[in-house]
Amino acid sequence: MPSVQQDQVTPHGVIERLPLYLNSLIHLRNEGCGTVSSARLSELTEVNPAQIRRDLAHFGHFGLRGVGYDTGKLAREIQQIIGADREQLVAVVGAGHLGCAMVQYDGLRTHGFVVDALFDNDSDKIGTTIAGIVVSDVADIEEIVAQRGIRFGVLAVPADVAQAVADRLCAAGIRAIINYSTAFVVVPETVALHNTDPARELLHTLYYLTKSEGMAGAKR
Amino acid sequence: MPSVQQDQVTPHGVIERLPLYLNSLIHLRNEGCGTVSSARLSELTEVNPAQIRRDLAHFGHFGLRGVGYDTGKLAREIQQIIGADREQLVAVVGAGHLGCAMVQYDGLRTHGFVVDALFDNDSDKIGTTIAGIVVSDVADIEEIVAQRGIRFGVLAVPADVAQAVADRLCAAGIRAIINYSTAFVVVPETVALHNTDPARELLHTLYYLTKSEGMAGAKR
DNA sequence: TAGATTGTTAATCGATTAACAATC
DNA sequence: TAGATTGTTAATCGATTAACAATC
Repeated sequence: MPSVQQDQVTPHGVIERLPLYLNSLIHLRNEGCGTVSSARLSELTEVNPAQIRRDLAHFGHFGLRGVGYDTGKLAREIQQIIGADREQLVAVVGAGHLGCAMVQYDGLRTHGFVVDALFDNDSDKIGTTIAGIVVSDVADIEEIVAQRGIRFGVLAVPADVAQAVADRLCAAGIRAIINYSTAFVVVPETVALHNTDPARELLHTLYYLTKSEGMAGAKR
Repeated sequence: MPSVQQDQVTPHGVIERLPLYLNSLIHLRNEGCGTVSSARLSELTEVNPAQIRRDLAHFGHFGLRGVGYDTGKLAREIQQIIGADREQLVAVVGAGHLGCAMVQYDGLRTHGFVVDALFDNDSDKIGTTIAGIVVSDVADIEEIVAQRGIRFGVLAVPADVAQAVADRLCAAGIRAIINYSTAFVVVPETVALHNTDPARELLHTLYYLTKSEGMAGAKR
């Protein structure tokens, strides 16, 4: 069947910028700012105004010529495009500092992510409550994740157990995994894996720092 | 002197991929793998092999035709390009769960980042030791950061104090700030600011999840 | 209406890829 | 030497931007 899979493939870069716009729009809306122009949004996001308009045009006509965009309305539109217009259940594995930080993080709640389960293998932690969530045994991952229909998993465990935990999450039918460990994790193609290494961001920034300092010493 | 400032501006995308290569190279080296081809590196990083070779060509000739790249040697080369070939001091502000997670995170140490100072405003925490680091008073940020020549700052504080802390770090002469709070922080142009919102990564992944599920149900 | 800002086109720019000669 | 893989070219592809007509 040669039917169109999706009216044009939406460029990857556009998808990466949508959450950026959304953040600014929510920020503006909360500040009581009802409308915003692409020029103003450009200042906040450091994305070219023409590109913002072009990105949004991929999905429809959300602005009003001569006026701009309604912050609340556009925020909701973007949320709908992303799928962030309803609650998304998240399971965090690892009740160490990172895991606890994720559970308490207010930025997740803002975007509809609800940490619904927290797992650990430490019997001292299992059964205790952290930020309103009871810590469950990692042995129960399959059961709990499948039962509650949790779709997002966050790996906040030591590198040496990351793969084993990932396997369990996948077996339980999880759809996406955010890996905060330094381990190389392999998952089936049906599961989206996102590795987020804090060091990578520091290294990235370091390059520009090194370059600018190297040039400061040079003649030009 | 009409010397080359830097032979062409190195594309941003190249810089983003260097840490990715570096991670894989260190991984391979630690596994006892002495050489690697661009084809193999492509499997690990999901970057096209031709692009890997092209990216590296921006900085020199690191491979051996018919053989591949020496993992250890190339890792060191990339570290030198980035500036990660020597220790980089980091100050973490906020000794909550996230701050503690950063201090303990082994991925930073791997890349030469050394958390050298940890600040908090809680008098109960000030003076205590976390993972070998004494918690200092946020009031002493300027003094300590300037004195030790710390160049990287990590904001692991609540959103409402993020800007105030950032101002202090900038006043102390910090060169780069990684912002983990949900606050919109403004810094002078001389300081590199990197916002890392965990929600953004989740939202990004959510889009593809939503799309694939929407298509599974739809006729086309 | 006059001013402002979107949606969209057309031009530019840069990144990606395939292919292959160079060479280990 | 034969096989393998780099470094690099040339072609493609896609993203970015400037500009402007449409229109609120």
